[in-house]
Amino acid sequence: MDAFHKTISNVSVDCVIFGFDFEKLNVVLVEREFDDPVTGVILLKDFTLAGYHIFEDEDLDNAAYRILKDRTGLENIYLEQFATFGKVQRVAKAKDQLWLKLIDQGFADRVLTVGYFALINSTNVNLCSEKYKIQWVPVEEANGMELAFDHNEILQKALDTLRDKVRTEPIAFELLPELFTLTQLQKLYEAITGNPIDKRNFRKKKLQMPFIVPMKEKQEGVSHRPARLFHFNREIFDNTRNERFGNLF
Amino acid sequence: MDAFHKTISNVSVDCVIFGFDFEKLNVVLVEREFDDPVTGVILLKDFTLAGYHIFEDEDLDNAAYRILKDRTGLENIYLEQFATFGKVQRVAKAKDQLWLKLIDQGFADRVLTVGYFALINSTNVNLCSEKYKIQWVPVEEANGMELAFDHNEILQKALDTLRDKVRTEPIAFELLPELFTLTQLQKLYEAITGNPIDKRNFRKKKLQMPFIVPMKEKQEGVSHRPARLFHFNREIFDNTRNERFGNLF
DNA sequence: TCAAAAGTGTTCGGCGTACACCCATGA
DNA sequence: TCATGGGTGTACGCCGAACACTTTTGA
Repeated sequence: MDAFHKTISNVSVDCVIFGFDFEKLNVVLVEREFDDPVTGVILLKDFTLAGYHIFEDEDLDNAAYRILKDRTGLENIYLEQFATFGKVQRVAKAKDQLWLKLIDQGFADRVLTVGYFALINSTNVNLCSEKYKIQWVPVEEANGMELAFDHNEILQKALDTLRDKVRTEPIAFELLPELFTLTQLQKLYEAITGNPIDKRNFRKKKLQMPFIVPMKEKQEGVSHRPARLFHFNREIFDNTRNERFGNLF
Repeated sequence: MDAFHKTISNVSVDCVIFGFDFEKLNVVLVEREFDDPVTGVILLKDFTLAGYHIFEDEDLDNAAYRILKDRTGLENIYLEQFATFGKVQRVAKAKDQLWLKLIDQGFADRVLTVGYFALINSTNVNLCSEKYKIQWVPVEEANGMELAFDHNEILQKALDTLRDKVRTEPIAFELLPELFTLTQLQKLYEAITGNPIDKRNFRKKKLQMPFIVPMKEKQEGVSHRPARLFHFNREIFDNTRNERFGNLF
């Protein structure tokens, strides 16, 4: 992967990269395919999360940032560790063993992986990579696929963590552009939690929050009444943290 | 440590073992001491969390259970992974390097550790161990000590996680005996959160919770009016989970 | 003028909070 | 009889929940 760094063979990082397209929550999956070099027959084809082994001289968090940048080209995005997966048999399925043998990169038979989730404020990111076939997949759909290794379990845990955390920490804004409408924010909370929210109550509550700042700008290019745009002011949020209790939505 | 298992040199588990003595929250610390074999001078003396390297043929969670049992003799106690610590320099302090050299067990220079916290329902556990000098230390006190490696950071993170989790999950009961008084439960919540709670409101709310079941028994051996004892019924808790919102206290 | 989403207020019930005194027991 | 913690009720304010119609814009 990188000629100047030695990888650690038994520890990896997997990033669950979430994005929101104003409709539903999506996750980045990487295609894993191996064809028979002679016959061209597909020996293996499925999907994995964005992961790789860590380097000997790199902090764990930095490994996650590196992988994220390597796959999406993005830097400075929200990233948080949520769990570590260490069952002895977690890479022991037949197809996973086959894969490890095929790529032949000297990884250990037993690998622990540390899960991180990332929140990206656009699904318009250019996911083309020379090395990887990457795509956005609706989370619901990804849950129905049989992913590589224990990546279904990792995805589920990431989702659970996101759902929990979004109640008390202002991380939802990481999934939206700088300026957003209240309806977009509402749709986002609905997509994450899976529950509908009453529009009037939602707006009433948001408008009372001093860190959700109304802008002069309005939506453009829509074929209906354009909505007012809002901005999340982190400074105000941090300064009023102690006055707040309860949920953020 | 165990002649029949090979350890993994670059991955360990550290357990933050919490206990409650009806007054304050305590944590198990293990003394780390090394004297000069010739002069008897103390070269190093401080404290660590309960940790050890994982075995090659053991699931990560099982490593935590093993360490817990090895140090306290207890099984079937509440244990939960909360974070993984993977900075390159996390074992690089001079005294830690000295220690690693002195014990000479072939551990790697760079070790990742997975943090677990355990909740024990009594501080009367026999902490005597042939191998280790172990003791309960008030959490507040432990925070003021300079622990080994990055164990202060690990302890802090464990505390933060406990404080968070105790609001929504019924884990507080893991720190109390089978039968407990409401005052004990209140003191526990106060010890964990650091905030005082109004007695009447607390009781009113608890008595409404169907899974906090009043028993016939009363406290014995106290020199004042004996309190009624209660019991946490997990089955009722699980069955009514969906009807509940808000905090557990 | 139509379609599509934006935007807006009131009522009600329940929950959290504040607060002070009598009770039961063992010493 | 005294000391110690056990045990109890009310009033008020706020917040969350339910609920339907008008407005603005582009097509």
